[in-house]
Amino acid sequence: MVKPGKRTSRGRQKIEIRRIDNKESRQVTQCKRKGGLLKKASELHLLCGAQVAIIVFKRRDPERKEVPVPPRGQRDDGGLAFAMGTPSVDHVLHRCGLLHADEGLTAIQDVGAIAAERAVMEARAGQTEQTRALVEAEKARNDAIGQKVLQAVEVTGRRFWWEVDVGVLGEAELPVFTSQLQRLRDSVRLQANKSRTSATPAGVAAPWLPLG
Amino acid sequence: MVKPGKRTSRGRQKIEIRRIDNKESRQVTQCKRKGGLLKKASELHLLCGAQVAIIVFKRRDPERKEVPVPPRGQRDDGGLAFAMGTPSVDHVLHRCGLLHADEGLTAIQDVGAIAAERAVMEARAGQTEQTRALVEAEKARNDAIGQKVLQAVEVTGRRFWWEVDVGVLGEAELPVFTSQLQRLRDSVRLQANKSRTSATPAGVAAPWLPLG
DNA sequence: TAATCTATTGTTAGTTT
DNA sequence: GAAACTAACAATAGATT
Repeated sequence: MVKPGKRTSRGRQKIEIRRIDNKESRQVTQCKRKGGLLKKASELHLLCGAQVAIIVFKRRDPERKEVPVPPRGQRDDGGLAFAMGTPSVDHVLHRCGLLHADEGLTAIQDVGAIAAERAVMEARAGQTEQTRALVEAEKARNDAIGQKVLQAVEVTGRRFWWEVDVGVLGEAELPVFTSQLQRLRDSVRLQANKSRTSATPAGVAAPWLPLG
Repeated sequence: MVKPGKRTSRGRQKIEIRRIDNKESRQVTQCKRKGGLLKKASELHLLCGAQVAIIVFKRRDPERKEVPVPPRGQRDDGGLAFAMGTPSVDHVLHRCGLLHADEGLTAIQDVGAIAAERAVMEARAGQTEQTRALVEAEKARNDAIGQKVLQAVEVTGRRFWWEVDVGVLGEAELPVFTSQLQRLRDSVRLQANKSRTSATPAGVAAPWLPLG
């Protein structure tokens, strides 16, 4: 309950750009601004066609000991790292020369890209009766994709961006390109829970396009 | 000359988030928004302590053939790629497991970090008479660092982020962490050309701190 | 704890210099 | 063609639910 005439909010306040002391506020701000950063990157990609990759590592608590870099081939604990890319992180890294064809990622990358393209097409076509069937078809295909990825990781014994993306999916405000593979599995259920007026929110790059 | 009473500018207009057709506008927007994106990343780092890495690849003209991934160990043509990181791109990548100690980058990384720290300290201390001498000392040291980097690249035959950063230095609106090594070489001349009221612009993360 | 609200700051599209 | 300008849009700090 708010008194009449009393402002319900002071609105946005000017802040100094330096470490936020309060832990909770810092976490909230990090969450908000991380989302904003990804949105901006998404817009840069859509407006100008630039390929963008972003990685965010939350800093661990100063009280705790610094956790060493996880060994190769081992999955991250999740939630501490976040990565996104347009059209995929791999794509950008590949162009930079950090990933090479002989590392065995090309095939996976291609399959993932196709899956994402299809998902985008479906969303653009609107939420029709057909969509549900298409999503189901994708689901089956993505299971196969997942198998291939796991195989590749096992073969190379190396942790790829692709895997990192999937690992942090649950914490991401904007879904990551590669995480669509997981999202697709749940999209049918999600559609039942929540109805949207627009199938394609304006200003979100295709790789992150929500499917629900 | 503007007529009295006539608005000198329509101000910001609402736009749809989709590819900008006009090539010039697209380029301008890319430049502006890339700067904005880096600033946001910088703020996220400073406010929340998160480690952030961003890579932006401009898309080549559709008319041209797609240029293949440059061979290993070869420098990019420059200006097409842009990378930044807090406290360094390497640092973030290392935590993600993409760079390993056995790849021989650790030593270089450390030296670069020390150089950047010193540069920041100098800037924070203000533009004193001492600064000039310090910058000169850094210059000599950075030449040595450059040698080490070149050696490492030659040994591994691989192109590192560090090298990419330096390669795109000339086009970056906000200086990249590693590019400070090059900037330091020119800082003495720059200081003579331009005087600044504040040595440390508020809201810019240390890794990009202008030295002039 | 997380989602919503809103006044205000911060970013930027289009214009001008 | 870059840099400065400015009005309008977009993001968000703090409060509230």
